[in-house]
Amino acid sequence: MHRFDRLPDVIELAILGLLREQDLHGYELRKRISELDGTRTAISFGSLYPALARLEAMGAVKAVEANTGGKPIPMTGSLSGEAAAYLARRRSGSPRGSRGKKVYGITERGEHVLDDLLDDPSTDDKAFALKVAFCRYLPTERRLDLFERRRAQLAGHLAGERTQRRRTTTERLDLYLRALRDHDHETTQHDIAWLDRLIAAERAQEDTTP
Amino acid sequence: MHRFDRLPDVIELAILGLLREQDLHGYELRKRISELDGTRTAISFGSLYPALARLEAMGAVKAVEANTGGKPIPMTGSLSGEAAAYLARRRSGSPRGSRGKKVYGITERGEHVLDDLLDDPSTDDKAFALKVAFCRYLPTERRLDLFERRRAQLAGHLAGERTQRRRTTTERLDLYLRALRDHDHETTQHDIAWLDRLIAAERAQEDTTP
DNA sequence: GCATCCATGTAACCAGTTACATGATTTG
DNA sequence: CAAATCATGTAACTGGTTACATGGATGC
Repeated sequence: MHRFDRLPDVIELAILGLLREQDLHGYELRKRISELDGTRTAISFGSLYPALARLEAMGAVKAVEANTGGKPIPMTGSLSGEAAAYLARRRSGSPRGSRGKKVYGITERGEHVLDDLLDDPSTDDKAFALKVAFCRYLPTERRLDLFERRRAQLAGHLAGERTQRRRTTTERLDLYLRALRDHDHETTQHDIAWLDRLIAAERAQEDTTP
Repeated sequence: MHRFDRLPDVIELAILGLLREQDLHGYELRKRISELDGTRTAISFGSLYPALARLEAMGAVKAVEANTGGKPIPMTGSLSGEAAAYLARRRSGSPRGSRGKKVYGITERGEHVLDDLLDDPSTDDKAFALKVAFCRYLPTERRLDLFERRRAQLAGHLAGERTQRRRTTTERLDLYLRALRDHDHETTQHDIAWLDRLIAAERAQEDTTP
């Protein structure tokens, strides 16, 4: 049950990954980030909006006129677009979508940032699931790198466990502690097997389209 | 690969759980907490020592003369106990073990705190693995509660996923996103199966010793 | 017109990390 | 005696949360 137990710049990665597909406003972003993560507790606005502000400050995202991206931004309301958008713009000098929504789009710079985040192995433990979620934006070869380096990390965990097991095997440990370790071990193996399937699929695809 | 992705009072739980078995000093506690957690990054002293101070302030742990607990505290050095301990005490007014080590023991109050932490469902997501590691200190019936409530939580996750899957199935999603979801699903099922085995074992034990 | 959900933001707080400072003990 | 490791702590910073403040739009 790894999931992404968000910590540093994990939010940024999630935001950029989602914006890479389409323009979105903050509120919607929050919902999608929660969805990505299965059914866990949603991230808070108190971290989302500052993260967006940070990304905007570094030029990775920018506020856009509604609907410049590919897909239309999902509308909850009904008041038809142009008129409402005009009114909203009049009220607040900055480019916002209908009814005060501030719609963000990813910039070229942002795409590079996303690229770098995807590549950085130091965040794999926290954010690997997220990286898989967005790895479609990588070329096959870099995607393969991602999968393989994660596989190596997990294999390393297993190796670590084995040496630890050897050390503690004498003072044979508590029933529940052992159940826990065994289960962790199995889970890691399960993760590795999954990665192996992903890697194999990637290789097969590499062969058909060289 | 759940593990305990420590957040609130997770450190406290780990400390109390370890001290429940035997008296330990901070440095050793850190090592053991890291071991508990498999091979992940160790917690930092910057969070460990303040946590110990917090626990001491609330009377859950207290500094003890070396070796009042059950097992002896593992000694790294060789200078034999009494003489060194005497010197150390002379140097620093407070009760410390040999060579300036400050050895902590759990208090009766601390055992109650541990009990409460183990019982609190709100920390299950972050700390379930830790709770299993220390559930031997619970009576069978409360241990069963713990396992069953966790099982229910995971079953809830699965249910949530299913409804979400139904919603998103139309706009059939990206290959990798689907692989991710499938794998999460499998992992959760694996976790549930594991809990079922633990629960069954507990029930069997309940029957033999009623 | 009132409750509810959409939508954005800020401020106070909290628990963690890194980096720093310090010193004793062991081992080669 | 020098290097490595054991051992404890503090201070500055980081990145998150909760709670608060605000207001438009929708549904009944």
